[in-house]
Amino acid sequence: MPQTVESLKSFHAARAAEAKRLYQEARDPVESAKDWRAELRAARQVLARALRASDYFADVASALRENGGHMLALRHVMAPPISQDQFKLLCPDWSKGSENNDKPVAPGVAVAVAATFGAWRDRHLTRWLDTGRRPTRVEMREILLTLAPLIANQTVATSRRNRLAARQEQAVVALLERKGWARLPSSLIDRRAAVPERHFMHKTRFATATAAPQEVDVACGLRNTVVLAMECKVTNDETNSVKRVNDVLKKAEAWKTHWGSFVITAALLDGVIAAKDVERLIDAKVRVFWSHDLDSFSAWLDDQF
DNA sequence: GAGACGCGACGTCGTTGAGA
DNA sequence: TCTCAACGACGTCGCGTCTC
Repeated sequence: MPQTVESLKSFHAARAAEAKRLYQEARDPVESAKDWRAELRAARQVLARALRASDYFADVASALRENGGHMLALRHVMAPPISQDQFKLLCPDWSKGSENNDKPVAPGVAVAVAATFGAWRDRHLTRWLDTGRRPTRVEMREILLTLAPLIANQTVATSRRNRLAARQEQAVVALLERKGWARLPSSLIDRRAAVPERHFMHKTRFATATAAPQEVDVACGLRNTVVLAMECKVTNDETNSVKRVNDVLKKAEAWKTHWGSFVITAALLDGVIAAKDVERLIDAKVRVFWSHDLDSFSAWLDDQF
């Protein structure tokens, strides 16, 4: 690893370029299109199930009493489609847990949700409800073709967020376990020696002096009660790398204030990150590592003992 | 003056820990 | 045990400023 700040910046600029190249190479239009078609199919099924369970939206309360998961479809039938948090503002008794976990909605709440849905549903897309008839084939086709892409767009973005972050963090955990480090259950790190040498915690909380404890992705116990606080960051464009690096700097500052030399903050980076943002990390004395070069992280850890 | 850039504000979703 | 507010992660938008 280079020693001077300038050589370090140059070193990591090359790593950033490599990470960007790998990100671009990994993009595959054929596979992406295949995944998208699968998400669209799944979204159409979500809509179809909600339509059947609710007697084509005529009896939303009954559908929800059976399975709160139908809210995913119902929220997208509203004009405009609405998020879970926004729906809760309209209908405070409803909880998003019932949607996320496919749990039955209590009868009273189901009635309230149905009333909110009735007030906010897209009148054109659900026009059969106004005349008390069943939807025609054309109307069914219209609702599936119109709303499935909206639902699929959300689910694709959500699964991508979770998949990328999980993949990056799991790679670090796997590396540490291969090296014989012992994993500890997550708990608040609020005293020195809370993470013994060659032990680590995944997704745990790390005390700060001023603010509430801040979550750290991986905390590694080094020599002399020093803790390596590793933040894992995936970003897919340079606009966003500004924000992700700001996240790291904010935490690094909070930890440094509280722990001084007993904490080393590190950032494990992946994807598209502007070189200038990597430089900001280096200037703030945050150790920088790369997901495509975990060997460097491994070697750095070995050097600490 | 147009385009690039920087960045704050805000949105969505999943997870978690405190409290009922 | 369950609920839900709080929080973290990531993405997008729009506006002010800068640069050519």
